[in-house]
Amino acid sequence: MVTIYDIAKKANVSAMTVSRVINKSGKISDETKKKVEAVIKELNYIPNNSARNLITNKTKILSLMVTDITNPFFTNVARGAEDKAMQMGYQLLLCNSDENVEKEAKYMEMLISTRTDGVLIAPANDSSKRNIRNLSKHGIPFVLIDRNIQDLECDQVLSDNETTTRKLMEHLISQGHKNIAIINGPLEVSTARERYQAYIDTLKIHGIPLNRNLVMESEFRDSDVSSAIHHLLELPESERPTAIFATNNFIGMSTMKTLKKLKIKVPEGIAIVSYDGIPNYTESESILTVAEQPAYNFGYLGIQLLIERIEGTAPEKARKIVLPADIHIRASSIHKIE
Amino acid sequence: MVTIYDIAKKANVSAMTVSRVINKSGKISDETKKKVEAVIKELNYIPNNSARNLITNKTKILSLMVTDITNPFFTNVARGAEDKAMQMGYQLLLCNSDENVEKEAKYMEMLISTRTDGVLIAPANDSSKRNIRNLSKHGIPFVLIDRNIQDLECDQVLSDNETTTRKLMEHLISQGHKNIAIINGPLEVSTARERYQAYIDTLKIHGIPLNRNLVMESEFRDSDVSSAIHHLLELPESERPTAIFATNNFIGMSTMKTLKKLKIKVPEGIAIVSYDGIPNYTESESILTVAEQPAYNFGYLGIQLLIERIEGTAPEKARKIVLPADIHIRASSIHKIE
DNA sequence: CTGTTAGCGCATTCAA
DNA sequence: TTGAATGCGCTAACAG
Repeated sequence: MVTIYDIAKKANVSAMTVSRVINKSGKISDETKKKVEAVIKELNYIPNNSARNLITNKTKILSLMVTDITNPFFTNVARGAEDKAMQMGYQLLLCNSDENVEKEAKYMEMLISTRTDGVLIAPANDSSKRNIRNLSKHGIPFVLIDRNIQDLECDQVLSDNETTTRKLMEHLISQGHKNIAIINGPLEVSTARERYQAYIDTLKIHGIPLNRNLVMESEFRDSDVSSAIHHLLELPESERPTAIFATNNFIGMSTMKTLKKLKIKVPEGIAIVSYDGIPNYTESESILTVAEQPAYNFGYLGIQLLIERIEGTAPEKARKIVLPADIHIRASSIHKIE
Repeated sequence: MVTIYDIAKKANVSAMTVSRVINKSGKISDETKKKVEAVIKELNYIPNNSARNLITNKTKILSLMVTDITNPFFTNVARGAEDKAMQMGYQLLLCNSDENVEKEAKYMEMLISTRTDGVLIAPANDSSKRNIRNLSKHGIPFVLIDRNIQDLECDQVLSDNETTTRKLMEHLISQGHKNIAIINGPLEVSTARERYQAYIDTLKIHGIPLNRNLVMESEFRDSDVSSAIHHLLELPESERPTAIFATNNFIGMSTMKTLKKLKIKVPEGIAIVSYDGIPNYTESESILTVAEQPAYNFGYLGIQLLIERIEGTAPEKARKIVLPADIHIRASSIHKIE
């Protein structure tokens, strides 16, 4: 392995001078600088970050913890995160928690061991708090995206769940729906709680009584909503939902699939609105009404806040960015009923 | 920061003993082992990998270089890679080259600096060879996925482009198509070359003369195929394509969009078959006939080969895994013509 | 502007 | 079974 000493010897300078040239620190004469740079190129020298980290306590490695990169929402988060990280000279480690706090904990240990400079986290659920505290205990900054955690004061990039949910619900209500079911993720996830609360609030505002039979809980990942839907369909005629509000993309997709299997027409039989976009690859295909969140910006801005925190350019007070979603009304919900 | 010396002092042993407990190396009495482990837990000690790397020359960090993580194909590659890496105790760095050799080169430098243990690469194109040689020069093992590089002997996980292309083409031919256009990626990418060659060969086998006017080149990313399609539509009636073979997902999607904009019916006006699946999220939506590659396995197996190479359990000879694709015949190509 | 010394946290080597 | 000395490659602090 080529080291700064090899460079130093060949260039007839000290190792320190080589170090200074590499880091552009201190004053170096143009002459020696050029000489050193020539040797570096000649020997194809690339600094060893491990050695550097040991002294500087900086790895220039950031980490992204998502629940599942194959969720298109998180795919775009990752892309935004990576772009900003690269732009700022950082690399990005990818972690999938699978909504599992234990797996998340294991990752956190590895990240701490790696001495990552900071972590952008979409926490599995409220119990992730312990894992995050562990990070903090080791002096590693973090920023939350998508999901917040109760009683945890920190930088966050979140979605405006209240407004967005209200818009989706009011769209359904404007179509004449009164029996609107919600198929939600687990309530220990903040986004599930907020969307549920906004669901309740919107019904109330519009004088529609809340029917607990229409409130279903599923998973945000590996969601199989068929039992929930069977349950809904077995309700007496007067309670049976004419519309379903799915609180994330996987739930929305699973709902579409299940209704198709049951040969229930969308939107005539049951209308659907869903949170999150699924990529509208070919335009001709999408029929699902969705609230599309600016996923790329979650990652991009999240990394920006994180780097500001790491490099000490952030204000001491925690910052909270709340982003709006784009509502795309499509065929799955366009059908007026009495 | 807590170090092994802090642990050693508190446990009344030497630092070396602590190191041995952590690494499960050498013989340690049960008693001291328990004592040390208790102190480690108490002080919440986590080893510093930078220090460890400096000695062992192992980072337990693997890297994945793809052209764009938002391409669903690579999203699944990443997921497979991450799963296998995690299972084997490695972390995964994510890099997007954007099909750009210079950006790829910059990443390579960072990866070398980080002393990644190995890299799983979908190279931008044949010119990536220089970047890969740079890796090798620094003793970093690598495995190619999806795309190979001419005259580069190394472990690879590739797709059976010949068989798959032939199946797609013969499906079109069986529907009566003779004027079949191909919209391809740049020929400096191996997959583009192989799919083109198989396109030519299949035509030949079936006695259909190759018409150069039906051969279009676009991009695998940011593909705007509208000019290509306009060109195809301006051909005289006798040459005008009745079917299009798109050689990757982005090209396939762009083709669908463009035809829709031009109000050309698929498959009646023009039939389409495409390489790569686009995730069939809601089942009801997909109409595109595709050859779906086992993306997850590209990542999973690629990392497996890579780790075997790193840990010295691989045979010296380069290995080449060729995976088949699943053909999904859908509406976009089901329409017999004269 | 340049060099010397020291030490980051840990594992390898050798000795006990 | 345990410990002491040494050095991985680099930079911070100081000296010149």
